[in-house]
Amino acid sequence: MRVLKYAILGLLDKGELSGYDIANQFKEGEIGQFWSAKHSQIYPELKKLTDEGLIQYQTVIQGSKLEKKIYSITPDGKQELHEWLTHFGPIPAVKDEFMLKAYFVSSMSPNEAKDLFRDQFNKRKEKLAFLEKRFDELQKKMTDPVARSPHFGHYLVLTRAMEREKGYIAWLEKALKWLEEVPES
Amino acid sequence: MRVLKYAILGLLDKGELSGYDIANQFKEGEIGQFWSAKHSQIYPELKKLTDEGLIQYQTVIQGSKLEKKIYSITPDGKQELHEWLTHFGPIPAVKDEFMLKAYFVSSMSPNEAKDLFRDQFNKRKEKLAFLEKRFDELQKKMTDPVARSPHFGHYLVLTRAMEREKGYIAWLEKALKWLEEVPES
DNA sequence: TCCCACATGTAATGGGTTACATGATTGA
DNA sequence: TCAATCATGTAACCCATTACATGTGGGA
Repeated sequence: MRVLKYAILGLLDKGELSGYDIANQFKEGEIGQFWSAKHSQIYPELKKLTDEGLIQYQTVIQGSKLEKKIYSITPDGKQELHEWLTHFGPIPAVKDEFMLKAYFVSSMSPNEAKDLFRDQFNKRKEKLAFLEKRFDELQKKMTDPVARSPHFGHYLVLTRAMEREKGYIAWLEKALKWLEEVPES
Repeated sequence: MRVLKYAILGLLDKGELSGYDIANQFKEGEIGQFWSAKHSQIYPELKKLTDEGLIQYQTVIQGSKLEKKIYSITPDGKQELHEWLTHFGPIPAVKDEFMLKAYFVSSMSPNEAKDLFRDQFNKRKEKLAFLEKRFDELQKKMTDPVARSPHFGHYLVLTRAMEREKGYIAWLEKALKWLEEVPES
């Protein structure tokens, strides 16, 4: 599927970036909750996309020697991005290691299961708190008609990420309640 | 992380299975919503786990010639499974191609975005209906103290899968509402 | 001066999918 | 007899992570 290709095209369609910048977008940036890649995957991909004529770069000197490549998207790149964006794909099978453990709950003792679920609950709560802090900051920057804001994309992924965590947390609470019904506490 | 290893150990801890059976569990079975693997990955892994002494098999003749390997978990296998189950791991970064497209919403026209979101909405609704049918069947087989049922693991993953889809659907509805606020319909 | 962030690349390895390959069994 | 399912394996390839490798810039 070469999704990284489209992730890079999409980022560059928002503005010019270096490979280092792209790596940071995935690491700490807005889209990090739903896609990421290490620099060791990004640099070869940038080279490939350049060879394919979908992006281009200009070398910029930082300070006195350090060379930096600033990439931008080409018309061909925009077209391929657009084709991917408007193509309807199937719902992919998402893997979740914690749910695999949950499925094997009967291979644990009730107390072990409770500990495992409580740990997951705490971690999800923490993550939600982090996302909510981000969301507060974002809301300050946004005015009313959400979909017209230049931050609409960020708004979409942040609201989705928060609700994903909320749903997980609500389910974990229910699961813990079911587990409490069994004694051996 | 070798998660497939533990997925196989966990399945075999529930009962003896052939490689073919394991492939089917992932394809159509109860855990398919949260983990899967193709037979081309399963057979080499079974061999490896056998070499490591974590599982064993007996050959059974099906019909008159067809050989089938029935695998079971060993005490060493049970111990490794238990260590994995009770170990607290970090929340992994889950990738979601649709959310990547959502982040790039400003690279689409409002109408294209609406079409994309409506398609996702329909597909998620369909998937939820499928899961709910499964859930109805499961509930018939279950009696009250949920956590004591031999189907508790199945119950956990099904309820989680349903709520995951419900959460996605609710967010898609909101996103579509935001998109409707922009004209060009 | 020393550390951290900036900046770019390659190599080795692991996990996973698609394709290649073969054969038996069962029921319509 | 024909098709679908049962049953097991290997090979080639792709995607992704970890580790290896190097050097500059800026601020304390």
